[in-house]
Amino acid sequence: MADRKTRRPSCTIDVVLLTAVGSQLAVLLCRAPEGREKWIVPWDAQRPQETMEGSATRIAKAASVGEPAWLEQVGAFGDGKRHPAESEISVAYAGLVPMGTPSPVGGVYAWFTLSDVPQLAPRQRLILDGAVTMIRGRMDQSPVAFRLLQQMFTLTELQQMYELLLGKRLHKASFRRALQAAWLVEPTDEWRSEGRGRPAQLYRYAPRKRRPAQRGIRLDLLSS
Amino acid sequence: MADRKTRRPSCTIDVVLLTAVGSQLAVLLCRAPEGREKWIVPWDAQRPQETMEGSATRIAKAASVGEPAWLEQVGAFGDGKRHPAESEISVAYAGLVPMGTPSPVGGVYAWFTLSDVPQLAPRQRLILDGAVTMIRGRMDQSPVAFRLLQQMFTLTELQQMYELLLGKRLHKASFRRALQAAWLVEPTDEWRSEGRGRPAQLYRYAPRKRRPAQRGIRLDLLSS
DNA sequence: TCAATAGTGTCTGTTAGACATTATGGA
DNA sequence: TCCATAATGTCTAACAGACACTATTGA
Repeated sequence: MADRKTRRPSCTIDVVLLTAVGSQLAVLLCRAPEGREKWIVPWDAQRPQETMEGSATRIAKAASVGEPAWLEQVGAFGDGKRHPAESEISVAYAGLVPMGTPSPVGGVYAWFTLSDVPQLAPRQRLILDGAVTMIRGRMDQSPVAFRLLQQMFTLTELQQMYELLLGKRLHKASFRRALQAAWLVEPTDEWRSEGRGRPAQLYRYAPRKRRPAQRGIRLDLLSS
Repeated sequence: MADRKTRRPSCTIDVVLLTAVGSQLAVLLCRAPEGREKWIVPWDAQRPQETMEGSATRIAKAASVGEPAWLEQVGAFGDGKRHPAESEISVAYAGLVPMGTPSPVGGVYAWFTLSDVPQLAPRQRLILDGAVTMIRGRMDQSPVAFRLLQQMFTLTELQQMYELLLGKRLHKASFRRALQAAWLVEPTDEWRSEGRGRPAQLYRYAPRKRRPAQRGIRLDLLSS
């Protein structure tokens, strides 16, 4: 947001950084130095010689949560909805940050769980909702759940992440069977003991090429 | 593309109109009056007081194929890739036109099957690929197949459309069972006789609310 | 009549979900 | 020891895919 004092940009890049906090998704917001709302989704104008994804990466890094583990464009937003930059349109990106990443210091940035998000400019509210919808919808095409976890994780943590994203409980044995069939993870020889109970083996994300065989067409999900 | 003579726009709206021709997808291109490529994806600058989707609808109508039966944003494209308008970015939309819609006359617009698409400006090539990928990926969330068919269709036509979009053969009995379970279509009392063979009953798209029950998580599709 | 296509019934191998059981640590 | 959690084996109902069959038209 370094260009806020320069002329009004025609297009901004807005970055919705998401992580998991407890059993909820959380978004990184930035304290607004001016304007009607107190918090904003981080944004900036695109710089010369910079790709849009490059801008998004830079904005994410400036939020001092490091480079996001995953980044993808959500789309273009505008249509007269108000934005902190008063730009005509905004190109929104969604980024994932592994849970447990140290919170940014200084109080300029802060994580808000989705149920606690303060009022935002209308366009940024749409952008946030669009980013969350996209993340939830991309789960079965991209390793979204894995990008929200640390590099090593227990299968219970992975299942809880899927439950968080899907918004429903999953069956443990079925989940693990599906995981085995999909060749997505490999066990490490480390274990983690969490309070009482048997320690859990740690796994890492290691997708393998598979036969493209799969059963069925799923028309179920279609009626929306 | 009425604004081509005005100042270079910072942002264009590009519209990828798709239909089915035989057993292939086809895209509507416009003859280019100038520039390196002979054909372009229809585009124009956004007009004042117009939403982006409004612009896309207008551009589609100008291509004289009527209002598309379905329209959705693909995303923003730019990143220095060349575009007929030399604009910084383009917001791309994908639209579906029912197959059998009379071809636009005059020779300015023409349908090209995906395997016969001529050379396009690099950004427009990316836009086209992105639109096709999005359509194929949205099949199970939007009634994409139905928007490519006339309002009334036979189940064989519907199955062929799914096969076209999925790029693989489907099993007839299973397809119909899945269709019945999904409550997506309802029979009309009309029949259509096509050459020899028993006439087929015509159906229409009529989604019904269903129980949210469905089996399984499909991690299969995940390994990319 | 034959050929061609529409539409349906039945069987079978696979698998999601349920349940039970074992394994292994902490209190 | 008891309890809590991890991990796995077994059973069953549901379903995808295969096959066969009937139905109905045109040639």
